[in-house]
Amino acid sequence: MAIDTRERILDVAERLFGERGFQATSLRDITTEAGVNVASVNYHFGSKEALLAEVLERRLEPINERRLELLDAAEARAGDGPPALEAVIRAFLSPPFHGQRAWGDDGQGFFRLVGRIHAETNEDFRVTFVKQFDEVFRRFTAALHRALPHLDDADMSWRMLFMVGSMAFTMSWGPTLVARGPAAARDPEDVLESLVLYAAAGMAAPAGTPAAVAAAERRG
Amino acid sequence: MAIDTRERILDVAERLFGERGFQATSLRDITTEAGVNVASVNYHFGSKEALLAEVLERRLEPINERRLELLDAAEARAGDGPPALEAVIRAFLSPPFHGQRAWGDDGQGFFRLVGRIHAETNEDFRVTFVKQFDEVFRRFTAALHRALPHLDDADMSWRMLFMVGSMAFTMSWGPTLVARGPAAARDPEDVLESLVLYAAAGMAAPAGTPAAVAAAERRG
DNA sequence: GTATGATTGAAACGAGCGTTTGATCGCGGG
DNA sequence: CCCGCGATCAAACGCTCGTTTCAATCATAC
Repeated sequence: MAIDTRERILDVAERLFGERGFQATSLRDITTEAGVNVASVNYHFGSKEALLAEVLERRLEPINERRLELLDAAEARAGDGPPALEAVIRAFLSPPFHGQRAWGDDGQGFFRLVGRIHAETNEDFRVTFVKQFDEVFRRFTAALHRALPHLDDADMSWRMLFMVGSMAFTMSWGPTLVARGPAAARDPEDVLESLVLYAAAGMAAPAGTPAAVAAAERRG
Repeated sequence: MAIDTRERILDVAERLFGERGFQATSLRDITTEAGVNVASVNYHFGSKEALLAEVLERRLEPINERRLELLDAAEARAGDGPPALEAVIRAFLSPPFHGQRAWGDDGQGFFRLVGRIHAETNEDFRVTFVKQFDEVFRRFTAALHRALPHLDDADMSWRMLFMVGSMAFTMSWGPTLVARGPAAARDPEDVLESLVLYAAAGMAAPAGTPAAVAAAERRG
């Protein structure tokens, strides 16, 4: 056995980290299920944290590349004008949903892991993790600013956070929702479409004014 | 010292669970910082998990009560007609933002914890956690169905997931975003207003048709 | 066929975990 | 005054964790 130990470890780690979380998954869980020795993780990856980093990077890198490709295409189609809002949002949201059956019996490991990892707060790890998105965030922020000139920097930052939140949450809870509520069962492609429509409408909403805040419902 | 050991433990646990996560926080971290004995956690709460449950319940109960109050008010204002979409959404989103300075130097512990707990997947704990929201979900689902009759059950389930995702993510990452990017610094009240506008627009977006999915951009 | 360097294996390490124990403390009621 | 009991304490329990060690094994090139 042990055709490719590294790959076997990565596959099992991806699934178990996704199912149980990083902290709750022990190296022994992983190596037992992969049929390899405990020591091989430290031999091949150096540490548990480094294993997680590689699990993430293996999937995230092609996803972020694809995001930038799709954004390039959307901007090219727009010529000198601002890119189409929905196209920009679709460029950002669709890559994680593609290239895998997002929630079949397989392939949901990474999906859930990404959703979950967004909520990890080991501050050091957050920094490492966010670095992977530096260029993606810069490019998409700029594109969205051009598509939505009525939003200032603060509005844009928060709305992007809202959008990423919807996406991450869908990744993390989608499989659970699908498994439990037959009413919600849907092809991942349909869910992506729903999410794009939702995010595009939210992004395009009029900017809230400080005055609107004062008028807002207050406790009591 | 030790005026009220239970309360001291709850306060410190709330903050540390929020800052570091449940698994990454040891009981010794909590009891040391609270100036109490390690054994007192098991004496007063029974277990670490039970402590977490009580930390959550202490804050969640009044929040969910308030949500229902505000929903009642919104429905009363609407008489026999469908309630106002924005009022329903505000009824759901505003209670977690109120009653505390959501991200000052204090009070952000629970805020971050709730955001983070949404991503915990100990399946047993998820079940316990979701139970707290049973009535809230039922009531808001019904109200939103009346406000948005063009959405079917599946659409509604997913869009509510998107909305909760934005909220949870904002709770989890908001403090980080505010701390790092001065451009994004905002009063929590402003952020709530942004989130309400975003979610209302997203919720009100036209329903996606299966045909639209087929037309959607495909990989390649 | 043997030397060599990469990989695997069984076992142990030290540390930290949640939890339990049993003695001790403090204090209000008899 | 002391009894009884809830609360606190230091200490230890058993266990699991990530990591390390070092010998055994393998594949390959000479």
